[in-house]
Amino acid sequence: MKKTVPEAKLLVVDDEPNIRELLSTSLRVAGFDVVAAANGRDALAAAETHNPDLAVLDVMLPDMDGFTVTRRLRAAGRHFPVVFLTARDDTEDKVTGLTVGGDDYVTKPFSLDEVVARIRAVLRRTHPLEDDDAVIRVDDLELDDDAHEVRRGGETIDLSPTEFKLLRYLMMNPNRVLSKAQILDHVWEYDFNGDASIVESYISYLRRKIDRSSDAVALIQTKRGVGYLLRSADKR
Amino acid sequence: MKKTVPEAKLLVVDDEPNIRELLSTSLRVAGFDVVAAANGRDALAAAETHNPDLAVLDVMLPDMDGFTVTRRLRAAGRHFPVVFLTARDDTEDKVTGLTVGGDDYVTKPFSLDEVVARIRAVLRRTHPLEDDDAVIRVDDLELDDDAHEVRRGGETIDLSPTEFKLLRYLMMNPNRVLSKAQILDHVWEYDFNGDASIVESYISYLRRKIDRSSDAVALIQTKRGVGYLLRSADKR
DNA sequence: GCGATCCCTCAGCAACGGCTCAGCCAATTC
DNA sequence: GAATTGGCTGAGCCGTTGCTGAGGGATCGC
Repeated sequence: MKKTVPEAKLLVVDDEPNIRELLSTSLRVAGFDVVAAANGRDALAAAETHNPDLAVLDVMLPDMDGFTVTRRLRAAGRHFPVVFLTARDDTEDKVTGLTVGGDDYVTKPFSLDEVVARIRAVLRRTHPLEDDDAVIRVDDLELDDDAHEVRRGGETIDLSPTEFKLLRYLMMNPNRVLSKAQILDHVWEYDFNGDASIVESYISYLRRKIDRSSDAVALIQTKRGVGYLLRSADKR
Repeated sequence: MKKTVPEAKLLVVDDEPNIRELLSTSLRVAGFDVVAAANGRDALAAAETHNPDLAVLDVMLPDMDGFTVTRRLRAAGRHFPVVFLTARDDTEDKVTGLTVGGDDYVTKPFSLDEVVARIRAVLRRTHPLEDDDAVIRVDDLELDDDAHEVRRGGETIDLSPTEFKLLRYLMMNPNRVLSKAQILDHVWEYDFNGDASIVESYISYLRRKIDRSSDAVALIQTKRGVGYLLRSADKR
């Protein structure tokens, strides 16, 4: 898995232990330095102590809501960006205005890969110094996370949101077999409870769009009984 | 047998004494430092005392399930990865979340060689410092565990899952005779109860694919009445 | 509010892989 | 050199896996 350079420090705030752990662990593996808090008070304290580069903040916390936390942070002179976690059915107006600063939001239940991508995007915008590019390349395949666009050999390819996420996950892990369970865990929302065969369907869609259009080599390979693999000619 | 460098400490947790012993012994032979526990409570205590690098954890334990154990561990600030053991048919592909973070899972009944390989893979991912490569080499034969791919003299060779596991076992033990019983014990699932002649079949398949395609030296040799041996020219 | 898109499920089909068996060949023993 | 044992391999059966097209239901955008 591609690591973030340089290591950024994140503050994760959510009162549900499961979500908090899920996020913390995934973000650590993604290369971030993670500090976690379970409520607004602890979050404010942790922000003082650790001075993170970004916070992932649930809007619904037991003691105060995420907006209040943000306001208090800003008042204390902390201007790092925030990625809010909101329930899907939150009213529109509650969510609007969230993205004004460098901020962004992700709705629960989210896909792990998606959260990581969003955090990277926000960091990229606020710390443009890094040579961390928004474009992932594997052979003649390009995926531009900012423009949400995919090209193969210069030719733009139209993907649905899920197809895009799946391809991004594959491209982040070239030349490595990914099992259907693994793909499900990273690409689909964490509460999805259909079965893994949906991955087959989406692999099929992707192939049709990126491996069939050009008469180039097939990039997506099936490892029967094991998983799928995105082939890259140049060895890393 | 190739040793793990440096020696990693593992915590093995399973309530069935047979499985626990089987795993502990094999992992010790594979070069790991092993501590075992029979239930969640003991596992938590052992984690405190021994601070392992990884845990092998049955999801079905008498006192609490594997997820609870994991959550409690993480809450206590222990962030080592976990390889879960799950039953094959308890709605297998409905169970998700086992592969997030650096974690992975193996279904029961498993093959010993497979478990060891998975553990190594997880450790490799979480401790990338080690120069422990995912590629095993014997002469001009290469086996890439991450890509699940085999090459001889640069030429990619397609193997079925069982063929792959068999070859990996042979390649992990070059220049050493392995009896059919030994191979059966390591490569096949522990509840397999056909007879050892199946090994002959698979050796035959492997020869056809790796020793016949090129006109190079035959790597797989038969020691009549004893077993098989994968021969390597360069002694290391 | 309507159409288009997208997500997901399902079922049919084809290909593959796991395993067994039988017949043959090779090595070994007497 | 005959008999015996051990190993090799082709054939075949059968369950499993993966691919794909079709369709239903939900959602999004206009």
